[in-house]
Parts: sequence; C-alpha cells; structure tokens
Amino acid sequence: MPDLLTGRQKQVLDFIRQHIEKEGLPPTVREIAMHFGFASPLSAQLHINALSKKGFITKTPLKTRSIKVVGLRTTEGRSIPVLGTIRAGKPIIALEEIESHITIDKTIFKNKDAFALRVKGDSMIESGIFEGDLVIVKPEKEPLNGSITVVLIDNETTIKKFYREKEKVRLVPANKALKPTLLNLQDVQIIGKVIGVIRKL
Amino acid sequence: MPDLLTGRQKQVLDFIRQHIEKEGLPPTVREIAMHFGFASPLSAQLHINALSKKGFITKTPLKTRSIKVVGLRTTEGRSIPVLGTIRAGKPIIALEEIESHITIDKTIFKNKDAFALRVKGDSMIESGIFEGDLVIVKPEKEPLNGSITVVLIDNETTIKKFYREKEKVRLVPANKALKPTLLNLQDVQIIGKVIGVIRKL
DNA sequence: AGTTAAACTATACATCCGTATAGTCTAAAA
DNA sequence: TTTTAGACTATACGGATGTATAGTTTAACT
Repeated sequence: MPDLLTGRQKQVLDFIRQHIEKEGLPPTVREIAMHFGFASPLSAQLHINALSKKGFITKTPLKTRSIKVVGLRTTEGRSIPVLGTIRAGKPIIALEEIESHITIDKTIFKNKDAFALRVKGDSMIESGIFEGDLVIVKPEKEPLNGSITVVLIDNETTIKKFYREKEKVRLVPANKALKPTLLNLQDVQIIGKVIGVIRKL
Repeated sequence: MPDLLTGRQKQVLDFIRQHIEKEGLPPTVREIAMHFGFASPLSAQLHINALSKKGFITKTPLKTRSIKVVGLRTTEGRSIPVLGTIRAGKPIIALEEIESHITIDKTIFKNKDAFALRVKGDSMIESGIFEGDLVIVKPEKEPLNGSITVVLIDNETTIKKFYREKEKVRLVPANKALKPTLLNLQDVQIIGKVIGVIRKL
C-alpha cells in the first residue's frame, strides 16, 4: 500500500511537477513558498521533507534545485522511431525507414526495443485498430496464439491475429469482410507483437 | 554562418550538456569551475557569457542553475494528469482526483490543458474506444456536432457522440446495443472533446 | 479533556550562488 | 612593437538558498 498524500502535499507535488514542465527546472524552496503564499520557507520545506519521506520525490541535501519527482524526467518518456515501411531482411529497424520519432510513456510501454508503425488498411477494425493509428510494436519472433502481430509477407506489412498450426501460420483479421489466410511458416516474417495503439482524432 | 567556439568553450559546453544528461540538472558556475580546476568562478562565468553571446546556451540572470543548452532535447513529451473521476462543479481537473500522470507526445497531442481519462463501459466500441483505454480529452464547452465528447451526467462521466439540438443534447453511442439519449442542456455538463486514444494491450 | 498530527509563522544562520573589480599571462594580429 | 583577445587568478559583495529553532493554530482521534 503506497503512502498517501495529504491534500496540501499533493498540491505541492503537483506544483513541483508543473514547474519542471514549464521552466525546465525544479523550483527552490522559496519559490514553492512564494507560490502558495507561505510567509516562511519552512512551510515549503516541511512538505518537501514529507514528500521525500513518502518516496514521491528525491533530493540531494544542501544542493539547490535538486528536487527530482520520482518517475518523472528521468523515467518519463521514451523516444521510439516511427517506421514508414518495413523491408524483408535482417535489420527490422532500418535507419532509412525511420519517418520520425515519438515520445511514449515509459511506464505504459515498457519495452525498450519497441517501435511504432502507422496502420494501413482496415484488417483489424473489430479490435479497435483503425487506418491511420499508430501501433506500438514489440519485436518478437514467437508470439503467442491469438496475439495481434505484425508480419511481413512479400515485402508488405500486415497486422493480424496470429495462430501457429504446425508448420503453417494462420492469420486472422478482425474484420468480417476479410477472410483468414493460411500460409507456410517460411513465407512469412514475423516482426513482432502489437503492445499498444495510439490514435489521434 | 554560426559563431565558432574556441576549444575551451566547446569543452565547457560539453560538460554542461553532460551534466544535464547525467544529473538531470545544469551545473552551477562553481561546479563548472571545480570540474575544470579553475581557482576562480569567474573563469567559468566568462565561458558561460561567451557561450550565451554566441547563442549556444541561454540563461536567466541571477537564477541558480538556469543554463539551458539550445537545441538540446528538453522534452518532446508532455506530462498530463490521469483523472480517476470527474465531479460536478467548477474545477474540471480537481487535484484530488489525479490518479497519476502520463507522458504523451507533444507533437501529436498539442493541447496544453488536455488530460487523460480511463474509459469505463463499452459505449464507443464501434469507434474503436474500448473499456480500459485512456482517452486524451481537450476541455471544451461547445464541441462540434458529431465529435466524440466527454459529458458529465449525475456525477458520472460518459463518452458519446455529441449533437446539439436547440436546447437539447443528443448523445449517440457507437454501439448498436445501446440507444441514443436526448437530454436537456442544463442536465449535462460538457467536459471536453476526445482528441486521442491510447490503448495498452 | 487530553493528545497527536498537519499546516503554518517568525526569525535566523551559514553557506552557496551569480556577479563584479582588478590584475596576470600568453599568443596571435596590426 | 604595440595592441588585442582568450584564458585565468585573487578576492569580495549582496542576495539567494537550504536548513534550523521555537512557537501558533486548527482539526481529528483516544
């Protein structure tokens, strides 16, 4: 059970977080006090001590602006590449194919080697994956049956539900208008498993 | 043509950059001096002034640790709050209701006041919004007809397609199993428009 | 009623920090 | 040869900063 914050402590923590966001630097003790209208810097200091004791922030004694919000800034976002296309062959993430980079939340998408891929087609609409969405892909060679995977067939990427059947692979779309396909294992290159979806409306 | 740096200035700039990377904070004047073995803090200060004049760094006068390296990735991610519940009344983002914070890509979700909300229920499955998804909400009081909005009815949040009809509001789910509802304008509190969806699989 | 804890005021201290003044040394440019 | 500029030393000032001591107020719990 995590230590709970009092209302005021939550406010202070949020101000610190906001200050780092906006100014790019954590506030000083007095800047916190000033923001809340405290007459004494100790008022802010006590909240800092409490937040530190409860593990929400860390700080280096005697060092100015040394407050760090746990889980922020260092552990915050991760930059992953957005791939335009994926070509057959060895290096999955070919530098030439990197369209851009996006920042995703480390705590939500933990995989370090993940990358993003823009969805083409509507093979997965019943699983809530639409054309234009970004899927977060975790490279994986042997996905579990039923998981949504990215596979490469004849230099084209498709997203389907994956079922291994002996030396064959069944690829099932989540779209009643489309039919499952059964392919030989050596004819498909398994890229990875879809671990997330990001859609901009 | 950019101003060129002297050897020493480049060393100082490198140290500043490295310090930000490693410690998460820019160094103080004296920390720079100490690293290079300077006996006087002015030695470091002069380099800082030169780097600032040449446009490689910026700083706020009289403010401790305020050096910023120009062009260094500050954060392409933005931290937004994830709300547990939304209560009727004035402040949409009640501090007490912040469950956690997530980092989203600034370039994708540009709105500064956005927040995230975890989806409960299956009223929007046909629009690819499932239970457990995080929706990114941009606060807005008068959404366009047809846009996916978050509204508050009797202290409960729901996500529906929004249609304004005179003094009434039609809320249309994207789920054939559910029926549209027609409500008086004063009985609903419009929270905002859904601008994005994040799903973890 | 007594105790505890959170929240805050008032004041103070030693150190840290950005900045300033004055001057030294060295090497390249005029 | 004189000048100029980069790099640095020695010392110091005023304000900012983290921290400390002592005490007040308010609400919650025993």
